[in-house]
Amino acid sequence: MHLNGLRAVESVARCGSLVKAAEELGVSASAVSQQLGRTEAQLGRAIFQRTGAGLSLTAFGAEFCARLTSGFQELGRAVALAEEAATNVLVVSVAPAFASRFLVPRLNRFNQRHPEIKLRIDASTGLVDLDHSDVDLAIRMGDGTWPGVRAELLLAQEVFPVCAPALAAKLSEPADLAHLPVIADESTMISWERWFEAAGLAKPFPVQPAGPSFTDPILGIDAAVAGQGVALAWQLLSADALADGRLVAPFGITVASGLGYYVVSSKLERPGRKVRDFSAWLREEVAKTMARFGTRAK
Amino acid sequence: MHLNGLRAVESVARCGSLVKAAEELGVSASAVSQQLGRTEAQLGRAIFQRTGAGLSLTAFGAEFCARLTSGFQELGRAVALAEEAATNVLVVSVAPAFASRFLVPRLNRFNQRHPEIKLRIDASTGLVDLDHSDVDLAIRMGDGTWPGVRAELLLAQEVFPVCAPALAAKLSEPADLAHLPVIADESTMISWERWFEAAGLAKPFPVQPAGPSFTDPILGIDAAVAGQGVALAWQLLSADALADGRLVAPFGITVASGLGYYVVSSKLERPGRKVRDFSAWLREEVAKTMARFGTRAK
DNA sequence: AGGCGGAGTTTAGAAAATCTCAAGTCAGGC
DNA sequence: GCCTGACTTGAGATTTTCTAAACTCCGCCT
Repeated sequence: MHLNGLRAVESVARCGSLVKAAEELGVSASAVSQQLGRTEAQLGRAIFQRTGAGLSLTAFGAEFCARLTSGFQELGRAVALAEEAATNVLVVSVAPAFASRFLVPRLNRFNQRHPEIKLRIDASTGLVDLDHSDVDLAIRMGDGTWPGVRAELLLAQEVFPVCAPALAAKLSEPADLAHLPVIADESTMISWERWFEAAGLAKPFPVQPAGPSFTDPILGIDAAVAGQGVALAWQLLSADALADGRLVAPFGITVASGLGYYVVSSKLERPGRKVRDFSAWLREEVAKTMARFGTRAK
Repeated sequence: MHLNGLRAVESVARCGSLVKAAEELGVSASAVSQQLGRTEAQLGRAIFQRTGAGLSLTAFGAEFCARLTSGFQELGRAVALAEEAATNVLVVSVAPAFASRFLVPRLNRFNQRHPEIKLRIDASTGLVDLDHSDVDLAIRMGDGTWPGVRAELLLAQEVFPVCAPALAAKLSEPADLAHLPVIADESTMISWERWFEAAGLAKPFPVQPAGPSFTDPILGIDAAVAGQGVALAWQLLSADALADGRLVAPFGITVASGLGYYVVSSKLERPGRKVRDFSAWLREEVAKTMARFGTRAK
């Protein structure tokens, strides 16, 4: 079916005249006339009556066009939705751990500041292709050397041991870690080795007994909160637990992991206002969190 | 907006794959891919995710396409309606008088015989342009010499005086008409003159007192039924009134008017089955009516 | 490893649809 | 009777859209 022909018919029916419809469609009256003719021929039925002084709908045409109008309105709504979404919906891709432990608890403040921006959090472990998806922004951990994207450092990742307050009583110096379960995080490139080194401990530090290990950073921190051992925590993911006392950070020795949280966006297009607004807010939240966290943890 | 692009998007979303959609649309996969790209660019938002092994809808795309599907379904229904109408609806244009006095009382028999054909009676006094309207068939009175149309004689028009039974008692021979009101029909080319001539009356026959005159043949016959005078009746329009005795036709002298009822259709296209069915039925009804009428009126 | 095949994309050229402009028709109004 | 407004028609130009073929990417199979 001739969609453009149908649109021409609909427009003429609604505008009441070929000339007005041509104006609405932004083409010449001749073009519209030809569209009409073709559509009627294809349909095998007259839609308009030629009355010498203008066009008028046939009885059949009136019913037909009523449906056309309804159909095109629906399409119009779909496109309007898309356009509204393109300007007012911000899709952010983040790792589930970051979403649940940092982003989500702070979202209500973002909504208060930017009520016009509807946020969609796409929490997935995979790395989305920013150029070929509807994701506007991603927050990712890494070394910032991803190819083909714009990556801006949000926070340099530092790590440090954390544990439940009850467990902390048994720790007065780093070497005491040898007597407590140490929780390992298999999923990241950050290992205890570097922290042992920064704390001035012997190179192959004997961790006995070996604690549990997890593939998700959240689980490691949860285990620490539950008193199952000492975990190597990341600042942002453990900030809230440290703030309300569920965790404590003994020793005060932190070590840079060499990695960081990055705000990642497509290189192909300049970031829109909504992306810039979100980035700015996010940086503020990180700064606020780090300020509070600094006084408690260091 | 790119209607064809939207259709491509909708089809891909529904079919789940570019290749299947291309098949549905009857074009190459390449064409569909380009449509998708153009539409997404125009919308400024990704609708599909490129997952290496195929396309999948983004969260936004799913909502968008749901609306598209609904819109296109509405358009599809409109077109389906049109196509059904093109095959099963028969639009007949007739004069109001003929419609009310002959056609409508007999329509139930047509519906019984052809329940699949939906009849639309367009009762208008103007002559419709069969080539440029949705009228399939017209029934018109005249001399059959209309240009550019196919006109088939349905019945040669004959005229004769009619009046209410009470009035008929005062009429034993044509000359008695001089003493009764004679009803004139201004709208037709048929005048009393020819009947007076056929009845063998003097050329300028003195009609005294002059009866009422009307511009619609129905009104003349109605006036005759009401006993207001003698009208010059047409066979088909007065047939039912003669059949049930509301009118009688004194003298039995009829005269050919030189005009006739014609079934008129467009010359441009061969009449479809529905047109032929209706024509055949109409001829039968006319024949039946004339047979009955003949026994009573002549 | 390496080759194969499915799925989607890209490119360039070809084909088709659509547009514009100009001329033509037709009816109603001054 | 001529003019004007509204639509149609026709021819050529333009734009869009399509096809075909090469290309990329990824998973799968040997």
